[in-house]
Order: sequence, then structure tokens, then C-alpha cells
Amino acid sequence: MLGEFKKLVEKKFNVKPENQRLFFAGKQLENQYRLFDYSINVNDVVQLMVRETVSNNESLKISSPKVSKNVKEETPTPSCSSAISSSDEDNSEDISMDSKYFKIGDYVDVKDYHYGSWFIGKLLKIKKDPCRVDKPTDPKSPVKNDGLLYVVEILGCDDEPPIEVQLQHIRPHAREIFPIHEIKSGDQVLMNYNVEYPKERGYWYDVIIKDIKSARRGYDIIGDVSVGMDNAIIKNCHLMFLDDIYKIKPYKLLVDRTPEDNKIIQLEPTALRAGALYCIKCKDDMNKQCKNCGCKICGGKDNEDKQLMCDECNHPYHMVCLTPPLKEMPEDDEWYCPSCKNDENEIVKAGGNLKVSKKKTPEAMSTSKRDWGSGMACVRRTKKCTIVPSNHFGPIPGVEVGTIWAFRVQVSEAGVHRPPVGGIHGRDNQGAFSIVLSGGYEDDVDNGDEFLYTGSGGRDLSGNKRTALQSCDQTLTRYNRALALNCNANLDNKKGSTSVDWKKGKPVRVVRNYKLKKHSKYAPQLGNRYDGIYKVVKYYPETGISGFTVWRFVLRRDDPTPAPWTVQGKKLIARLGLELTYPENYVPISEWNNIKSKLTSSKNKRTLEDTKIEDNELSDNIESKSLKKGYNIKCSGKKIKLRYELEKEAEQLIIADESNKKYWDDCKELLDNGKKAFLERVEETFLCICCQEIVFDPITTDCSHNICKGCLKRSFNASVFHCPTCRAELGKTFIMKTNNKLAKALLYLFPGYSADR
DNA sequence: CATACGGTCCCG
DNA sequence: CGGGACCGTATG
Repeated sequence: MLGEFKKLVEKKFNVKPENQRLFFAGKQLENQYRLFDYSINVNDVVQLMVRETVSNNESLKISSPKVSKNVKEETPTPSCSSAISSSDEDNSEDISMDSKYFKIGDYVDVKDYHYGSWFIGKLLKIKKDPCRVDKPTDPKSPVKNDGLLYVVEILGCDDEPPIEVQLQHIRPHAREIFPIHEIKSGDQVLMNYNVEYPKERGYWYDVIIKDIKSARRGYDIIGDVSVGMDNAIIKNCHLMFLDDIYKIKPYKLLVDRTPEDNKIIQLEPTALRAGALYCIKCKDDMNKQCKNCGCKICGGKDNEDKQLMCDECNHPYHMVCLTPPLKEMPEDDEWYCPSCKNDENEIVKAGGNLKVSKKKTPEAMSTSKRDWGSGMACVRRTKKCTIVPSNHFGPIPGVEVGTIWAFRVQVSEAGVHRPPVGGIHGRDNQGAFSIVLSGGYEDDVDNGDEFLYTGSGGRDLSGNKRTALQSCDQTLTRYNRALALNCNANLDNKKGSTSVDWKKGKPVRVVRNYKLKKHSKYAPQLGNRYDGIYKVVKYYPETGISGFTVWRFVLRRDDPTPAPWTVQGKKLIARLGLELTYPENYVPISEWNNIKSKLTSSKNKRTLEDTKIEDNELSDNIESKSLKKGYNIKCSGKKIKLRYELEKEAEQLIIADESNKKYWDDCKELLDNGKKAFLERVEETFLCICCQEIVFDPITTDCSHNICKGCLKRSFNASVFHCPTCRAELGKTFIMKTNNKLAKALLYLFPGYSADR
């Protein structure tokens, strides 16, 4: 059983079984199955993700080093940038006296933030690090960030600006060759390796020697190469370049430096270490004609000043080799070669008119006069989830239940729900992988753990629309058929079908959108939230509110992670620190700010709560609607409704807390569902937003929110004087008066709940 | 090619 | 201001 396997994993990786999430072939391994059930064989690789349960965030980071061979891109970090822009004069103070290890003029090996490999450089300046954010350090590095920035000029790159790195990313320049016959397994050395083309010369990385074999001519060396900024290890690399292996020179304190040491470190290196070839075709032989790195047409490398670089493919072209030949440099900044250029006509006219950019002309693009340039209406995905295929069933590894994204495109990027607009992602011959509830279909009914979902279609989308009113009958085709296939029952596209064993159906990832709020209280306040795995219990056609046939799907939650609206779920979300995320570099438009401000103003919050639909009401809804058609929901039989009658004393204490009347009334409606349900609701209602526990020593604000006195005090101590829930200004002089009535009521219901505080 | 439970701009 | 029109995009 998998439980035993998890124990083995615990021994090996020191991760508690409950914190392990194991994946194989895109599937999450569940406890009740065996490795055999997943067809896992010897030597197969199982992915381990570590659930974050404690405050220290140690997640399994898988990094792929990115080393681009030829083209240097610009460092994309605007703040704390590693490269000084050449136009920007660096006038910060030199404080080289503060460094314990280096002084100006030292020749050092420097780890470039961009390539993640070691280069030779000369130390120009030492200054204070204004960012003071520690860059990743190799755990084996003998030094730690000392709060200084070392400004280093990379040798052999004359036109490149100096780079700035922290102490752990520079070290004395390694000059001494490590003779191959002296090397033994376990040594850490500096070697040349090409991540992309392991047989070619590449950049310089730290390598731990794993194995040395005598081969027919010379040696075979296997080692673990440490690449990239976060020191990802590429294991068991076959290293090719054994003539120049360098001994890593240890750090030495300045106070320990002898005059001899000083002479060596300040001596300009006689030879640069051979780096990656620019061109692997011609091995950078300048005398060889090469259509890969020289002119794409003639292969020549001559007349560099008469070569044009294509802004698309980056290949050079002699101006004279073009047809027709170009006599002068084009005035335009952009130039595209014949094979990258879109419009053939433009190429013919190359000499005269190069004004057309690669982008489509506005006329060809659209007839619209609207500006779609800003906002998230029609934006492209910027990344694609590749960790699992798009037809993957079940959770997406690393995506926690309760994750919230502001926009659908982000949900798509995460791989949770890929279509940018559609509500169902599925294939009509495989099943549905995910669905989104966003209140767009009038017939949806949401009851949290179970909901009634309406199929898609039956709408007239002419006029380039995405949504419309129902205007004809839905059929069990396309996405509806896909979703039906998830149900553990034979497909019936006439009458629908009911699962034999609903849990055995295919899993559906479910996302709730904030627009669902209108109809459901299980919707998030903002954005799109992943709520976990559901299964299709049954599906059937029915006449919808519009009068047209719609297909309806009953989905029921089957996920080990507590749902985001439960107390447990909320605690988990708080523990994981899940927060609404926006796309990178997102600049909110005014519209979006309006939505947000509406939510934070208490007045609107009230009206939202007024429209909440109750549990029982919802269940009745599902039942009545289904019964109308002669279907019977089995769960109605097993529902045990044992109304909890509040004790007199409790009733009095609750009534006494007038300022929270609305909340208490809200809770009381759950009395019908029994004591447990009622108490859960109370716990949820009076959860302190700060500490995620039931409010202790509660303060009830004018904006009707309850916070622990201790939590509020902490907030005030940090000079934050507004309500943590709705951000209404409380003012410095706000008097923190405990709401004793609430305190008493809570204490009655949860005797001693504050014992540990 | 058709389809789609987004998102924004524009107009009344 | 709120609701209607309608765009690019990913997916099958």
C-alpha cells in the first residue's frame, strides 16, 4: 500500500507522510491504492511535492538552468539589477574597506546572475547593497552575504557593463590547473560544461567529481554540475574538457594575505578560460565561410559593418547579398530578413520602404475602433503549464486547494482550467478535466460540497459573442458529452445517467469565480479559486428556466483537502499564505479597482451577505428541481436533520450581543442542521481575521467586525489604525473596549476555547 | 474550422 | 452608473 511507501519516503527525505504529495505520470498517488495500481515499475521516477504546513517555507524547488548559447538577453530584473546600465552613472560611495576578503584590483571568479556560471573579472568597486536581499547561496559556500555589493568587470566582454554581485558569488580567481591524474572522486573543481550541448564547450561551472575511469585514451570523468543561480545540480554529467580543470581557490581573509598572495591575486590573468563557442558549426573559425554564424546568404564573415541583423531570427545578412541589394543602412530600427518578413511585396521594396513592422497593419488586424491594448480582456497567455498534459485528470501538482487568481488567463497558465473563456475543459471522447462556476448559467445551483452544473451550448453566439441567453435546446455533445463521460455510468445522451459508485468517476477540477457570488455563498470574494476535485454523480436533461432543454450535472466534492469555505480550509489557506494573485507586472485598470473598493467598503459587504442563500434552501432547490422531473436524489434519505435547540442560557447570551445580531441570526439558521453544523458556523463567523482563531477578548468595531483585542493592539503598535477586515479607518484614539457580551456567548458555546492563549 | 461562464469599452 | 456590444485567444 502507498502508506508504507510514504513511510519509506519519510525515512529517505525526512518528510512526514501527511505532507507528501506524490505524483506519477501526472497523477497524484492516493493512499488507498498500491504502486501496482499506478503501473509504477522499478526505476520509474515518482515526483515528490512537499506540502507546506509550517511557517518556514521549504518547498521542493525544481529549477532549470537557462544558458543561452549565443544571444545575451537583458537581465529582466528592474530592481536590484545585476548589471549597471551604462548610461546611468554609478556614483555610490566606495566602501572597499568594509570587505574582509577582497580589495579593488583583485582578479576574481564571479558568478554571473544571468548565466549562473563563473567568469573571470576584475574587482572595480565595493559598495553598500541597497537591496540587502540575499541571493541564493550554494549551501556549501564558505561565505555568506556581507551586505556589500562587488562591482566586477567581466574580462573579455569589453562592451558589457560591469556586474554587481554579493560576496558569495565572487571568489579568488582560479588560476591553477588541476592535473587530471591527481583528481579523485569527491573533489570539487571548476570545469567547462555545456548544458545544452554536453559534447560542446560551454561555460564554467563547479563540479563535484563522482567517478574517474581510465578510458582507451585518457580519462572518462563523471560529475555533478552545479548550474544556475539557485545551484541546481545536474547529476552524472559526462565531462568532456579534461585538459583545463581548475582548482577552486579558497577564500582568504585580507588580514591573512601575504605580499605574495597579493601579487598573485592582483596579477592580470595571462589567458582567459576558453568559453562557449559562438558557433558550433564552424567552431568560430573566422576564416571559414559559415551560413550559421556568417551571412545567411553567402556565409561570409567579412564586412561586419555592412551586415544587417534580422530582428526576428538574429542572423546576419550582407546588405549586398540581399535581392535587391541594399545600398544604405535602413533608417528604421527594425529590420527583418526575407524569410522572417511577412509581406513579400515589402521585401521587393526593401530599398525604398522599410517602415512596415512585423506586426499586422491596423487595418488587417481588426475593424474595431476600440482599444484592446490595456487590461486583461484579450490578452495572450504568457506561460503554459507543461508539468502535466492538457488532458490530465486530477489535481495539478503544486497547486493548492484555495489558490486564487485574479483572471481566467492565469488559471489557464496554471494548468488548472485551460480555456480562456469556456466553462468546461474536456474532450468528447475522454472526459472533462476541469470546470468553472461563475454564475453565467441561470440554472446552476451551488451548495458547496455538491452543486448542480449546467452544460454549455444552446446559445446563439452570432455576432462574435461569448455568452448569450439560452435560445435553443442543449445537446449532449462536445463539452457536455465530455463531462458526462466523467460519470461512473454508461453514457446515455437521451435520458442521462446516474453513477453506480460516484467516487469511481473521473475527477474534475473545480474553480469558482467571484461572479458566482450573486447566486452562491461559496464563491470567493474576488478572482477565481481552485476548490479541489469533484466527481459527476449524475446527469440528465431538463427544461431550464429559459424553457429550453439544458443538461444538468450533479457534482459532489471528493477531495482530501478541506474546502476553502470551511474553518479547516480557511486555516489551511492562512497557513499556506494563499492570497489573490495578479499577473506579473499587472497594472490594475480603474474598473478593477472599483470592484475591489466595493468589497472593502462595509456598506456593500452587508448587502452581499443579505443575498446569501442558505444551505437547506439550496438542497431543497436541487431536490425540488430534480423531483419535478421524477429524479430522486439519494442523499436526501441519508440526511439526518437533528435540530439543535439552543439552551436557554445560550439563547439569552446570544440575544444580549445586540451588536452582532445579524451574525448570530445567520448562525441560528444552521440550528436545523444540528449542533455540529451550528458550531462550525459560529466558529467560522467569529474567526479573527488576524490570527484565524475564534476571536478572544473581542472588539466589535463600528463597521461590525470582530477582532481579538490582542490582534488589534498588535496592528496599532505597527501604526496601522484601520479595521483589519474592511480597512475602515478606526483612528489612533479608537478605544478598545471588549465586547463582553460576545465574549460570554462564545465562551458558553466553546468552553475554555481560549485556554491556550 | 466552431465554440466558449472574459473582460473592457462605450453608450444611454 | 450599469448593461450591452464585441474583441483576441485557446481549445477541440
